[in-house]
Amino acid sequence: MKKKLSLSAASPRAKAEHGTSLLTAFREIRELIVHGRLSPGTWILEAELAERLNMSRTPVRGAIHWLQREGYILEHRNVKKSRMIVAPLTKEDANELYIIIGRLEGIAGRGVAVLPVAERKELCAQLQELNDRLQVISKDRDAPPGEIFENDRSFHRLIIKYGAGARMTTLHKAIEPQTERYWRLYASSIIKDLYLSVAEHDEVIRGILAGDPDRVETGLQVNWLKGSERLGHVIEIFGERGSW
Amino acid sequence: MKKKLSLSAASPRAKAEHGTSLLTAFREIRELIVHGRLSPGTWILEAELAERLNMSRTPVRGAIHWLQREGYILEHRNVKKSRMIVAPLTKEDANELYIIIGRLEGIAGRGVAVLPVAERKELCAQLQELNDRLQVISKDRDAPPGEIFENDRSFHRLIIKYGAGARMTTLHKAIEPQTERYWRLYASSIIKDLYLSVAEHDEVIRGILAGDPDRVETGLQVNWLKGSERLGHVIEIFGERGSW
DNA sequence: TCGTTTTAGAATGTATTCAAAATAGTCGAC
DNA sequence: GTCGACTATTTTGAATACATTCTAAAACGA
Repeated sequence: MKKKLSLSAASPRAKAEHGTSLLTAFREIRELIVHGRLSPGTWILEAELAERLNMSRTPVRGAIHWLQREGYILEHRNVKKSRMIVAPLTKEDANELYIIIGRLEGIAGRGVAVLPVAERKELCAQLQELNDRLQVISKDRDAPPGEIFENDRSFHRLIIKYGAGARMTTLHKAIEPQTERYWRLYASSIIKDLYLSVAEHDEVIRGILAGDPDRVETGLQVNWLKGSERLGHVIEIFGERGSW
Repeated sequence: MKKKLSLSAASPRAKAEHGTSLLTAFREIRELIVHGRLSPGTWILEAELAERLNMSRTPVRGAIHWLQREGYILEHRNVKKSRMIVAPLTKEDANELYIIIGRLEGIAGRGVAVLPVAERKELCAQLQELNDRLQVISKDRDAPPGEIFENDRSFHRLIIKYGAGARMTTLHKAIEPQTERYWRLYASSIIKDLYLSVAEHDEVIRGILAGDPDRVETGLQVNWLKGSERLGHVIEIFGERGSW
């Protein structure tokens, strides 16, 4: 069915630079998953991906384990062998994911709330600018979904950058990107609720300016919780993807 | 310096069972790190570990990446190559770690607080039993530290088991074990404050029985926060390990 | 025709080999 | 004597080769 010989004959193996294959594989495969090119629930074949990415199984294998640890891939393990599948997208998982991120960012939120006033003002200026942009976009029916997502993401990443320590930053970088899968699948429907998120962001900014850790933490938790609820409605309507 | 030939000559390579090397490597190396056999800050050499564990570099390599993702190993990366070092133990890191776990367990705490009464009672009976045992141990000067740690751990893991979803459970399993490094290093000094933790656990149990999510979440957060503070004092006194 | 057993193929796990890059050490020039 | 460049060794990254196990299909028997 699949011509085995094509590999040695057709692909000269471009050899990117050396030392970049693992990272490349990780990014590429994650991209495939996020964009739905690898459907939720799909079985993952190392050899197939290796051929697709034009590299050997070794870095692909590493990337798969990495993606597994970050939640993009699940392990269906028998006694010794393990089959990997693309993690399904479910309402429960989305809810859990959003709650977790809300709590984590809440911690960073406490961090920024106790920064010196000067830094807080500087940060809030940037946050405000991002949120203003979101406000504008929210009134534009034809706004590109990608820009909205990146904008919202920047808002939250700024808070991490200013308020989180090394460990939190690492953890956040591992978990937060997973929201993109849900976002992309249900993007069009989420947009119309965008103004709600803008208001929640405003509350966070005010909390930071007031230097109130509890208010900031709560504000961020609420933002993600409400987001989870909005997303949940959409998933219920459209049905879950990845239970196939 | 290091005899290269010894590998093929001396080690018959026991070959555990096949398909178990990666997991074995992960566990063994983590054990080495947790028990301080690999000191914080030490450079990690794949070949050395492979020889030590009597396997090839391949599973060792996988295990190292895994441990890196879980925070036991850090990457000291130049442009392209990456040197791995055992993660140092610092006051700041401990604080961050404990706060994070507190927030995560808090979520699970909300979960158990809304379980049906029957399950809550069943759970609380088990929790109470564990905490009673801790209470007894806390009055025993010569109590084995290992038992205390395992007992405390069981308490928290029970809450996760009953109140957390799949994603939370995975995340908790990845993060919580890292507390053991701090615990082991400063165990003797922490024990004398154990009665405080027992009281905090009691508050959690009462919150669960009352079916009050906020109370349970706060209780767990406080337990970890106070633990972080207690640990911080000890670290300050003894000095940080791993800045060598 | 259905069930069981055996065998062939496919996919994962591990070892080994090969390549590239960084670091350390040495030699030479100023 | 010191600084810099070049070389050699060490170590990581990737590819390929090999072993094992799981799956599934086919054949044989009831």
